[in-house]
Amino acid sequence: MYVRLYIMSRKIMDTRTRILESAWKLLEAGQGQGVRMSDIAKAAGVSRQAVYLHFPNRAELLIATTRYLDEVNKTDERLAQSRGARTGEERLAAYIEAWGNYLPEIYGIAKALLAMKDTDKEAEIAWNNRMQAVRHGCEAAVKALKKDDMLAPGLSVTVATDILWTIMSVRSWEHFTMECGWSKKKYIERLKSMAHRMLVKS
Amino acid sequence: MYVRLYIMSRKIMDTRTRILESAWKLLEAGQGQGVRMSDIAKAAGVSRQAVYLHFPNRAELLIATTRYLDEVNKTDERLAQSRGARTGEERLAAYIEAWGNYLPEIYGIAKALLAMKDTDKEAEIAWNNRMQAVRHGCEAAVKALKKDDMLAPGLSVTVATDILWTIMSVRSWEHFTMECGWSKKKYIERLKSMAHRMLVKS
DNA sequence: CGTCAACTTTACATGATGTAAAGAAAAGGA
DNA sequence: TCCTTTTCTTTACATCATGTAAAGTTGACG
Repeated sequence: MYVRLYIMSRKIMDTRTRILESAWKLLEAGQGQGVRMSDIAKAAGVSRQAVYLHFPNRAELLIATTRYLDEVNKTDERLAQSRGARTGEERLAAYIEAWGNYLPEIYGIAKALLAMKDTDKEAEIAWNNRMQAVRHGCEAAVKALKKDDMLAPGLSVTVATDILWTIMSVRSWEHFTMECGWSKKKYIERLKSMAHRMLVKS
Repeated sequence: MYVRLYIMSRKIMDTRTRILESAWKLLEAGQGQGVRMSDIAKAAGVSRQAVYLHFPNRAELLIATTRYLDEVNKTDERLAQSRGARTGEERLAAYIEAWGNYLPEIYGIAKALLAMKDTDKEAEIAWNNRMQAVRHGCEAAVKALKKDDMLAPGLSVTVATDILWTIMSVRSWEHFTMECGWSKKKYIERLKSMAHRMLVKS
């Protein structure tokens, strides 16, 4: 019985994973645009209906894909590294650096979720959850600054977090890189500088 | 013949305007979400098909609505007032002020166009045109700063414009007001302060 | 050999956009 | 008054993606 269950779940995982992997790659390639359920199915080598055996709808497939990406990318670890910094300023810089390197990898799926957010309740909730996590990261960096007494005067922790959170948002990244043409390197460098000028006592 | 043409175009304008007005109000009320062609038609008191007699498709109706809004709101005038400022810093502040008061009025239609942008070429082009106009406004403000020799060292006009343009973008406004809960007044006040800290020599 | 789960295949419902075409109604011109 | 043209209505239909439903196939396991 145990053996059978094991093999069963291995098999389920296999197809399921293939679907998730296909979704990921297609979303990455298409920058989150124009990826249909049938495309994902075809790429995974299964019928369109088989996808619905594993995921109830498109929104949940996208959400599951983000979770899968988090696992594979070890997102938490990468973003948590900044916690090791000594000073608040170092921590802020490390967080921006990690985020700047991470964001391009998840942009495809992020954009697809963002588009669903407007029409799908589930997608909105899932997206908000992820963004709240980012906000917490921003808040931690701001609090580290404050602890060093390096937070710019006239800024509350909340407002400073709001600002950092917004300039680090996916939409702002999209604007800086796609509309303004900033490279990943420039993005990281300039965001650090912007955050420093805005948030750190001079 | 002239008279007839005149009366004709007056009549066309009437229904046409009613459609544009309805589109505007619905988009404003629905914050750009879930507004269908049939909703607009119903609100304008015409059949859905009649809308297609005046606008070839949804994208063009949305675009025409923005143009209509610009006319009614006298957008250019309002945004151009900042040109009267004496110093670069005043000009920057005036531009942000005008923008901060203007954006909430066009957010509904802006969001609808933004959503179409991902799938519709026409919508993308129309949107990009409008945003390039905003960019020019930002660039003018930055150049005014530079003329006063008040542009922060290490910042080129281009990069400074990129930054201002991004923090003033519709997406950033959306984030500050909807996600962070900033009021219009706070938004204007804080954006001025952010722009000042980032762009102006200290 | 039979069972069960995973998967395929086919068919269909939905909901929005957009096309097509025939007919009604109103308004102007002669 | 009558004719013509424009505007709008009505009805019908094509399309496209999502999602539901159900019957049939396949392969592993006991």
